[in-house]
Amino acid sequence: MKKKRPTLQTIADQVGATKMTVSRCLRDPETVSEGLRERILSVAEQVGYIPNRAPDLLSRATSHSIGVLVPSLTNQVFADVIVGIEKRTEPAGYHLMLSHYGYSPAVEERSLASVLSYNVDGVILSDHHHTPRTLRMLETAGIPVVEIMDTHHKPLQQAVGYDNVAAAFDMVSEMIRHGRQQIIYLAVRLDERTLQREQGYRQAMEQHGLTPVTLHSSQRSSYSVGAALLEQILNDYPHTDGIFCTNDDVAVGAYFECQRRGINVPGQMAIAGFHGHDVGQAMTPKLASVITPRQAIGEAAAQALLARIQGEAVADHTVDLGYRIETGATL
Amino acid sequence: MKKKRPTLQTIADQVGATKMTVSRCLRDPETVSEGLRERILSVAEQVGYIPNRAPDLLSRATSHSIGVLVPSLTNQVFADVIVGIEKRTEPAGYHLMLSHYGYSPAVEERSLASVLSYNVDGVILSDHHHTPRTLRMLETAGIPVVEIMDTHHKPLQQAVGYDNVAAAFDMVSEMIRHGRQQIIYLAVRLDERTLQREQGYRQAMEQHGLTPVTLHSSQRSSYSVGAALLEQILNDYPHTDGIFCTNDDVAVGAYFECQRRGINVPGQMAIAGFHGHDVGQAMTPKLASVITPRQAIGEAAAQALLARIQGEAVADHTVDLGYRIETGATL
DNA sequence: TAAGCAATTGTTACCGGTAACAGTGCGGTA
DNA sequence: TACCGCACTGTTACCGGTAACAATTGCTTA
Repeated sequence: MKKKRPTLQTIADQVGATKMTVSRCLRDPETVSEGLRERILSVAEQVGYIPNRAPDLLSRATSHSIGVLVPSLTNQVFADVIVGIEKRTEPAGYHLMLSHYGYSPAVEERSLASVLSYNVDGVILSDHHHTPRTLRMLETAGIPVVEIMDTHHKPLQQAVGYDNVAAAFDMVSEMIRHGRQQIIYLAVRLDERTLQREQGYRQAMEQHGLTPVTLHSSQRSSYSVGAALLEQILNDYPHTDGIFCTNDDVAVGAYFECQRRGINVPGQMAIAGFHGHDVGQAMTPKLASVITPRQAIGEAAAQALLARIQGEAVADHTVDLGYRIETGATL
Repeated sequence: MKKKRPTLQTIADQVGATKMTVSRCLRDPETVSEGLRERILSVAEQVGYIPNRAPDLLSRATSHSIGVLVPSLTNQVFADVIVGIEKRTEPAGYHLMLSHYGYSPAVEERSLASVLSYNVDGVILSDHHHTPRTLRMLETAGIPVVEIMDTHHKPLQQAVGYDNVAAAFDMVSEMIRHGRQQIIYLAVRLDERTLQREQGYRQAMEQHGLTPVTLHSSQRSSYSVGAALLEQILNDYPHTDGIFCTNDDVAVGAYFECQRRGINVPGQMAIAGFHGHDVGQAMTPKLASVITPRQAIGEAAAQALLARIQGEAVADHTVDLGYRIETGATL
């Protein structure tokens, strides 16, 4: 009924050779006599032969693919990281198996199992908190692992990122230097990075004898959450003169709300975000933000992973790519 | 040296059974006697057995994975589509093999070959223009294909999306209804959808006896491109009273530039975007935009693909999920 | 002229699950 | 007692490419 997808044997039958010869011809044409080579290549073209990685995957347990687990694909931060990863893997002939786990370690575990079942040659992880089973799977899989985004923990094998605690500390210190006293931290979704930034925020505040206050929203980050949190601040903490937001979405949302209410930024209210996304950097006033090297992180992580897949010894266990404080015009 | 990842045989050896029995036990524990079952499951747990899809992939040429080709991962439109796709595939136990091709048919061809080499069970494509080799590969692969985003072309097998021409026509008509006469279309990167929207724009303009003008930027879409194009308009077409942007990034960027220059929106300049992204909908004034059902498209596409993978006959060849005109406060 | 060698092609086995089929052992029934 | 059937477990073969080795051919060289 439905005709099968052509294999090497299909081609071999048509040219009167064995699949071994065809295999050789497609991989290294020089090793096959000219006449045969031409016939093989033309038949291959004609039947529309598509390479098949399955046997490779089975016999050598190598897939030429790497697994990438990110908490969210709609989060622009990770979209940028992925672009960076691909920039390195694509030229090397490696394919990405992407999975996202919605910030949940349990889902991460499932995603990892799924990715490993395809015999990926290496894995890039985006969080540092893993379930015991996740750790066990990584161990038995025996493949290189690189963790990204955070350099504050001891990595499983290797980490590439920046220091969230230090970045938050620096940004809040900068706000204080600009004369702000009542700075509130706006947190959404309690993932690791949000908590680390809070830690940096607290350190900076306490160092200057100021009282840290954190406002949470359990919702996922969005402009409207930023607006809602700002409203809450105006009601509950009317003396606030600055907000440090866990990301730019919240910061921009809060800024929009200030605009609507005629609150002068930065005159009455300083606003700082995190990651330096396009919106914040394109609007006027330009948003103060911590500029993180997302794409560079992806590139460095992929490069390190590929090196280890290819058996190179790797010296540095943690690569810190730093960050930059953009003071913009909202401090 | 490096110990191998455990297989069914590893477990079988330890409990004194054959791998066949272990295989059965893991898939359907009821079919194995209680004592053996307990031992197998405990050993499997202890050695950290990870399922291996490679043999399946080889012997049944099925991978329980589907290929998804999108032009860009950083484009929020496709991020949303992917979320929709996964909403359906994840519960069905299918894994996504994502690839992006940067709006280039040649890269799409390479990406497709790569994805097909992993024996994906179906493919979701995001564009309608394919290279001849791409078409051939799809044919010889013999797997279900669903094309998304556009319903204006005849699909290879099946399409899910909305009508870009009609959407653009409706939005521009709405702008004209609001009294705009000198409306310019702002296009970036000449992909299919940009061109289709231009077509709808032209139709609306011509129907009202107005002269269509398109401004291109070859750069990839961004806020700053929107700002730059607005500047160009002010210089070259000073009587312009409205702009229809091929997406919200450009529209918001243009809005920011208006703000900077003290141009009243919509008083002096009406602005409309496309896709209804968060920024535009969160800011004040709310951006006029065509709200497209991205996530629903992903879901419907995945559902249709899975149905066909599972051998169901599919009646409708094109599913149009429509769009909504949000007039916002910038017309 | 026979050994020797390079160039080319063929043969076999393997990777790890599982379908299909083949035992094996036990209890129940005629 | 003999036969049947059920519950459980084992055996074999297969998927498609390729490493490792074997075989064949034709030509050169001592």
